[in-house]
Amino acid sequence: MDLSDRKKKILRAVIESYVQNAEPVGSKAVAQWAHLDVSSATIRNEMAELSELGYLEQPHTSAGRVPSAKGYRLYVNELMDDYKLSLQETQRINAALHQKMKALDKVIDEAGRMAAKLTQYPAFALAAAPEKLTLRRFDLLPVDQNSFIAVVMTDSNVVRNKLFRMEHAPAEAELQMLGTLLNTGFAGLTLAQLGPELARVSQHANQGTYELIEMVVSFAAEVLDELQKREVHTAGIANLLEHPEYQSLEKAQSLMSFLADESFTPLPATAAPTAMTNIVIGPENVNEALKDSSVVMASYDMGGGMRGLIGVVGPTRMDYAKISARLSYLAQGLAQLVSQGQLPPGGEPEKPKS
Amino acid sequence: MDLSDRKKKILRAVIESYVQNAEPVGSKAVAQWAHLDVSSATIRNEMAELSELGYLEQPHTSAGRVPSAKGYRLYVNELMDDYKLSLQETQRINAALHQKMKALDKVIDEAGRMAAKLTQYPAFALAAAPEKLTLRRFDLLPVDQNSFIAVVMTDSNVVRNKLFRMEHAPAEAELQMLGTLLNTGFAGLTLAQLGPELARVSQHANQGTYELIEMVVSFAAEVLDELQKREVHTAGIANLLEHPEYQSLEKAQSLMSFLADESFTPLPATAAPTAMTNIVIGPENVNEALKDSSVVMASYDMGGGMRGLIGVVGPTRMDYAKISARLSYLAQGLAQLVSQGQLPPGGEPEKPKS
DNA sequence: TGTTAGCACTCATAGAAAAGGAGTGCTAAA
DNA sequence: TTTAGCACTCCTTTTCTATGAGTGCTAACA
Repeated sequence: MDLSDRKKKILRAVIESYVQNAEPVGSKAVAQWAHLDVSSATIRNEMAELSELGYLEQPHTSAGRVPSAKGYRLYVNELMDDYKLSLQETQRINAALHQKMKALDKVIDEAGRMAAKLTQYPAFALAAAPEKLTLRRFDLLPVDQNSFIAVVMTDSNVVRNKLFRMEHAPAEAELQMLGTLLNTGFAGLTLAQLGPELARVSQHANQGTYELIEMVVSFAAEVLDELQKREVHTAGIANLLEHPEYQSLEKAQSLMSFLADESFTPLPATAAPTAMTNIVIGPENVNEALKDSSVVMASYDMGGGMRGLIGVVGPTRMDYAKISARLSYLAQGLAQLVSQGQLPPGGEPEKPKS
Repeated sequence: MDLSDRKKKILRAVIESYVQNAEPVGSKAVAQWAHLDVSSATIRNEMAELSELGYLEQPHTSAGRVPSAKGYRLYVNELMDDYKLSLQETQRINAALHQKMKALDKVIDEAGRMAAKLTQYPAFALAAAPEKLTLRRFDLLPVDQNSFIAVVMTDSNVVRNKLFRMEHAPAEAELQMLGTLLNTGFAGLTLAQLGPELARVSQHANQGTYELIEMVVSFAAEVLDELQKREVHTAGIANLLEHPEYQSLEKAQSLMSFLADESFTPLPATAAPTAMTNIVIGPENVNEALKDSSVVMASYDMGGGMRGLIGVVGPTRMDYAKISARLSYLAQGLAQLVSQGQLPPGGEPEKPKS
């Protein structure tokens, strides 16, 4: 059964007022907020029904009403207007993208930081690597007599490098040979295939060569491992304290330490978030620590089969329209930046403060 | 004038009890803590004198005494025993070093995280680059038809790379030539010298070549710039809430947002922290936001003229002996790891939880 | 039948008042 | 110089008492 138009208007008014003021809203306040030409008594009756239907809740008798998770869900699904980003907002996001995204290596981390800054909520960012990540290419660069650099690239276009130090580093010619060996033997392999191949190589190659190969390959394995671990980066955890629902230490602390724990996962299976943005409200969260909070996420294509995910965590009383608009715009910008190496139009980069 | 032995013992007892319990300590408590065979009344008299001399403070009449910054300073300088790390502690630190320090690029960031974890306080980490950082070497690696990678190395052994995408990337041979151009023209230059040299090159080279060179050089400039900016990494900010002095939101929030602000600097001039560890107590801090907190820092040599700095921020009531011992051990481990590429002995790496 | 005004009732919150207690400073005796 | 005794201070905790916003219900009204 569907709610009457008036009930929807009232529910919406309750939510929007509550989002703004963080205080339970009474019948009188609703009467003013939504310009329904009825008295507060009428609204009281309607609100009582909305409570019975489970869309509103009372913290205690004789307090105003507060939206329930069910109420928020209806709002998000049906009632919410699209939030139109202002020119200022888009410019701000573009400027941040311009300024920050220098090294591609740091995209994920920076993306989280930017999300936190843009929303004033704690944010997280991670990248979901495709099941079977493989190595694309090795390069060994000479540095000096006792060190060289190995550069490893995966088929998802991630590049990592490491400096190796030793008594006597191989000369340039030898490095080139080693590089060829590595590229012919190990390019195209997944993490699981590296070990066996390494064992095979150990039988042909001489001691010294094998040791070098083993060093570089285990570095490559670490890179693949790290990428597949879907490490979650968090940023702006301190933002939590700015919002009144986390002014009570217990709430704040438990959520904070949950977020600060590197091993947290925002979703049970962050598998394939297909939708542009994804909103999980309060008790809809599977994770215990998030039951009183909501999560808004947006995903973006990183090319090479990788998908990036950014999201924020906040109180259930959250301006879902605004936050998801911002996140999804940011995600779009990231997608463009990462996959095409160029930025969305519009929005001059800010001059860095000198 | 020097304090009597008994006064020192009392001061020490007050500090150590206060560090443990976070509550003002009364004369009776001191009598029990330090096994002086005198009554509480005697101690009361001594404590009154210590208050007059400025080593102790009273939150209010009829509360116990609390150490003042001056008291802590005396304790740190003279009274404090060296804290002996337990085997467990050293093993834990070594294990963390083993596990985490895969890519050298992330040393600074990881160092901060480790410091936070080991001390349970918010930590920061930064690296002080030498005044005149220069580029040592460029390498350009082909990837596919529309992209290549530039690898840049500085004379402080930092290596960074970036993937460049374009319509038609240069072929391998052309890349090699470009690399030679870059290495002969720009290796050995400081950030300031890059611009002029680029201008000179622009006159000889043809359009296409120049554009590529300009792309890579500005990436190199970004790398140098980033390194010289002495970016501060923070970690474990949420740890603050675990300590009772930050249970009042105002304190916690102001310090947290101060720490979360990327631009904060732990010292006015982090110039050359010569001592192994450095302790700055409460009001000794120049920065307003740190007036009620203490900072413990340790520095380590990163090779190539760079110096790393790790530190933690906590309440003035802090176990200075323990914290500085841990930090300095960690700093030593980092120094060895970074400059020689090998780890301190002792301490098996923990198995990662699977 | 839906809407409105009126009114008693509930209950969280704020403030004032009172009780409790830890620790001090002082005095006088050992 | 040390100690016991004691009055005094002042923070903390608890209890009590307004205050007031908001509700639910009833009865009148369109």
